[in-house]
Amino acid sequence: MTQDVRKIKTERDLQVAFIQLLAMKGFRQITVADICEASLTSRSTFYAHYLDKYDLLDQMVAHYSAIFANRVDMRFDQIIAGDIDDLVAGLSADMAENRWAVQVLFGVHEPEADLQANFRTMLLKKWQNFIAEQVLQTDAPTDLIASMGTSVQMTLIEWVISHDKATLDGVTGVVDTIRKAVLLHLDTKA
Amino acid sequence: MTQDVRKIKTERDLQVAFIQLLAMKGFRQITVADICEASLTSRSTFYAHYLDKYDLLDQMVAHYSAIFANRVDMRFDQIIAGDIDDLVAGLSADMAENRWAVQVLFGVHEPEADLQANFRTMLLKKWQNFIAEQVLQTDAPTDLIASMGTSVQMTLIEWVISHDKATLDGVTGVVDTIRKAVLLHLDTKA
DNA sequence: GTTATAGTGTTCGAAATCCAACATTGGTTT
DNA sequence: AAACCAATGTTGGATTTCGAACACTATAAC
Repeated sequence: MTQDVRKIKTERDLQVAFIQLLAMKGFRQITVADICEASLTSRSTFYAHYLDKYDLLDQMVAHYSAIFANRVDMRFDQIIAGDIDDLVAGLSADMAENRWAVQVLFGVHEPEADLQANFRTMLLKKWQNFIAEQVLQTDAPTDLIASMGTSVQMTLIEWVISHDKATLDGVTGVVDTIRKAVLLHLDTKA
Repeated sequence: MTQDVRKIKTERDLQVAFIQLLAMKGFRQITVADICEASLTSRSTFYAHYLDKYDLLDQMVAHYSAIFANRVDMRFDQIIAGDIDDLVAGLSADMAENRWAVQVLFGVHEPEADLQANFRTMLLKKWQNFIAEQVLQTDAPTDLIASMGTSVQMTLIEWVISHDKATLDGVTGVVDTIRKAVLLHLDTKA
């Protein structure tokens, strides 16, 4: 069941090289040969693991999307409840390992593989469900509020992955203020 | 002639893992299994490349000693001539790739493998040859002067490999002053 | 239009690596 | 002393990777 370490190593090497190249040039400009050369892997081995460079991108985007999906519920509850300190600390910890890759992949926008869009879609669904569960007094457009909440969370995520853990002070206050403003028109009857 | 990339990769992986472990604990405490685990390599493969961990250490020390040997003549001439700026810049460039490994290996002192001692021995021989070629007026103990020159150079090297390139300003003046003092008693007739 | 050129994707025998076993050594515990 | 454990070094068959072809496509160059 557990696979051969050689497979783990080659996939790791190919993915690391791929991210390195993506940090230097656009996805379209990168060739399979580039990836193999940078990772000291033969092309025949590349094709034993992936259909093509699109498949490699797909799998990586799917991988990080899945990791994010596992955390979305927790993070969402935190921002609703106002645990901004915990939220920022948790996000930072989650991203610690994957920071570099996620940051680079956020710059890639292919029709069938867009990590940033995936994150945004997941958050938007959460907001829509959350609002649908409330019993509202307001006549404000709820889709607008959902979009606003999503944007705030995405901006926070992008901030965290592109800034050092040391420079996160002061973030909490800003986020909390905006969070309250977003939730302001969601007064419930209950 | 050119060897299979797989060999290059495994030796690189084993050596990187070895340096990582050496940065954490002593050479004696490190087992072959440790190195293999850290590098995702099987033990049988380790033994296909090295006789044992001592052999691995020997080969690495020999490797960096050889690199250093190729540069000793140039660096020696520079310090005699007083090209301290070029010397520091050149040393820094030489070490750029190997800084981490050399720095860690400088802390390992095994009877048959001691990189720091190798560097020192090479420099000392250079000084002794240099002094022997001079026609001296002085009655100062020349071996002492050779040892002093060697120590100054070793200290400079250790400074360069353990400090960032950005923090090298101010080094030149200090080294040049001491260099003149060391050479002071080597007045020649010619 | 044809001629290069660069990238894609495939194939197959050779080479390297893996894995799981094994015997052996040296030190510790009981 | 005996039993144990951790590490060493070795072996052989299974698996993976490599390297060097090959055919194919698309695009640019002449």
